[in-house]
Amino acid sequence: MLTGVIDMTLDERKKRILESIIKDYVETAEPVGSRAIVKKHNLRISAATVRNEMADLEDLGYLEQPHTSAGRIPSESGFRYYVDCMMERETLVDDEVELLQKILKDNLQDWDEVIQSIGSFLSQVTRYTSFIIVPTIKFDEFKYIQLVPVEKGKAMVIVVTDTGVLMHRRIDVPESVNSRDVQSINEVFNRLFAGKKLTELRRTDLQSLRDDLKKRKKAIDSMLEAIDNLTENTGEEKVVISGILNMLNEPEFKDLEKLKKILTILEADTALKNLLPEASGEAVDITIGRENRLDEAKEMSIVLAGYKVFGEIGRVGVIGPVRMEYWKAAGTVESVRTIIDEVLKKHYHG
Amino acid sequence: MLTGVIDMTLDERKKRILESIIKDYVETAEPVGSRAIVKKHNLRISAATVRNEMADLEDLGYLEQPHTSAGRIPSESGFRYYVDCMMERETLVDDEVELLQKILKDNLQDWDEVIQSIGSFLSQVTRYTSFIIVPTIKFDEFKYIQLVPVEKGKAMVIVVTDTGVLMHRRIDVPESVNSRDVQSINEVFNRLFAGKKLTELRRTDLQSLRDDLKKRKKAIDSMLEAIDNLTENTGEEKVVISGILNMLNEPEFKDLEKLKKILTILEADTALKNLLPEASGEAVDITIGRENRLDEAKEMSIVLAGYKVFGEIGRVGVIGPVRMEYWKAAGTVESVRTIIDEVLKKHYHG
DNA sequence: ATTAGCACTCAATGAGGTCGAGTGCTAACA
DNA sequence: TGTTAGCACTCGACCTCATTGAGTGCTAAT
Repeated sequence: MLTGVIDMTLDERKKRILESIIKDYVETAEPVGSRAIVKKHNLRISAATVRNEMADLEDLGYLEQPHTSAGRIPSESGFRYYVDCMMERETLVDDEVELLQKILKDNLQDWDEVIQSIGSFLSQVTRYTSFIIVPTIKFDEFKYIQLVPVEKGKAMVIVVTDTGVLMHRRIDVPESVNSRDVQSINEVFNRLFAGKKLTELRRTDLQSLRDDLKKRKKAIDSMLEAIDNLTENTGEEKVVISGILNMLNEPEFKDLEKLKKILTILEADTALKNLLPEASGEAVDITIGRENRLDEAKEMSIVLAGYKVFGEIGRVGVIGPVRMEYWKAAGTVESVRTIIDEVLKKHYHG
Repeated sequence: MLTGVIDMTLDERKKRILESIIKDYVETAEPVGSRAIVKKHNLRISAATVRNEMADLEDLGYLEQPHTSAGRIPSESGFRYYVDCMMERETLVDDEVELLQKILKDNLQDWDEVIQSIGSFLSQVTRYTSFIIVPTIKFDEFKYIQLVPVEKGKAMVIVVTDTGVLMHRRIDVPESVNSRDVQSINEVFNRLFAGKKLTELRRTDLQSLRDDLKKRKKAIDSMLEAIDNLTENTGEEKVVISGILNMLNEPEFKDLEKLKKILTILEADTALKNLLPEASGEAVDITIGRENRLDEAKEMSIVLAGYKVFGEIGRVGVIGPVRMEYWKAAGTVESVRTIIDEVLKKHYHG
């Protein structure tokens, strides 16, 4: 029976025992027995005492027993309690920080590379599967627009925004359009759009533009369509996943059916985006097992943080089994987020 | 005993039996017994006769027995014989062809999208894992070079080649460089490079260029470095893989260790490129089991064909278990290759 | 050459039996 | 009152052994 009063704060000994069980279980993936604990963590009490405490912890819902004659494993509430009330994050060591910073600096010219590198770094350090959601960068202004003829009847529209994003589309142009036409089209477009807000562009009186350049109507139409297309397409967040293989090492996913569920989620960008909680500012957010929205992910845990790019919030984190090294994962994700923010601020915001 | 003479060409009845065994085995993944065959494919002979023939086929090395009291399964030589001497490719039906063509047309503006779509189409139709290797396009000529200032001290170098490839790099420029400088730099670069072969560029007398524009030396150096960088980086073929999940459905990979091996290969671009045979012109190439170079892929089969882009050869195909529907895979890969070639020719070569 | 018949083989399946880690309870102890 | 030793009990893991049945190879008849 309980002591009558339900105490949210556990006494030190219970905490110590809960922690021991969590550490052992996370390491071995096996139920933990009373004797094993006393030995390994050399607590100065007997196994019988531990058993009593364990019974209490079970009543509180922090532990559970797979079957009568097995040891205890932490319940999801157990992990939750640990994460909320006891855990200390294990941030990256200096070497790792340096390594990451170096990786980033080496790839700074190419934004895609940066993301990839961070992802694979994160998954390597944590040994879980990492994900990075790159937010839609809602650029405000066109910086630069250019039509480049590529071959007969084909051209490429290049748009650069003030946030340094480059987009392109191939379009068809009438073969009659010559290089002088192209040049004047470019001039017109740049004069018209450069520095304009996206929202303004949408209201731009396209009609007048068409009238203005009736002769090259066809080419201009294509170009406008392409630009429209480009600006629409930025609606999609990009998802980068790394270290899926790490999943296979977790004993909880030796069951092919479970594995398939997980991989299915990871393969479908939309499902994953749906699963991940919103990044709420700075904090590292931890979602444990059944706390997850998707049924298919009820046996997974997610550790995630938000980072800022050009005013938008992106998400970065890891996903793994409920039996996760939360201390390491949370610390690493936090460090990585900080470093991303720093690097971005320094190199992309001027 | 054999008939004495070793005949490479099997008689009709043996062929029929071999084929039946292959079809059944591919479908069920279970050893096939003599009775089952007679029934299912209603051959007009008795099980005992089939048994005799099967014994012969085993002596020839085309069948093997997991253990005495099991049925037979095709050996790798068996599959090889079937593929070489008997198989008829099952090409895409019209609906599928149309679907693919539609998918391609919808995504034509973006080369990356095209590749992705083809990959996922291929893996969906075959139910195996598909791969596409996009070759290095060794562009010959610079079409267009542009330096676009993005924010203070930062700019973007954009290069378009005559093959319609767009590349970019972010670079640092001294803050003193103003928009007039940028314009004149652009003019110089375009005058100098446009239409130049890559090889020529490397020999271009950069010294004179520098002298010419001493004042903007810093910016120009950065730009040259970026361009150099870009042209070097094209050394990497791109690898796109799709439908990895299909692997999980194959009973031969229910063993986690095997699965891990395969996924490891698929995750490492270099390993995969190494594994895949060179695409030899037009033909569909089939590699069965131990014919593969990598030890880790001795239980896999690969069906692959080459396609041409701008004179370079790319590779497209599927990878799956030795127990593969070669007829379907080969036919599909062939169809897809043809369609890629057509679409590329029509839309990218002018 | 083909086939029916039959003895033989061997993986798969399931039923007992043993083992041991781990528990819960009770009674003794500080 | 909290802690501990002792002990009976539980139950999954593992081993063994017998049964089953699909499938074979061989032999003798057609």
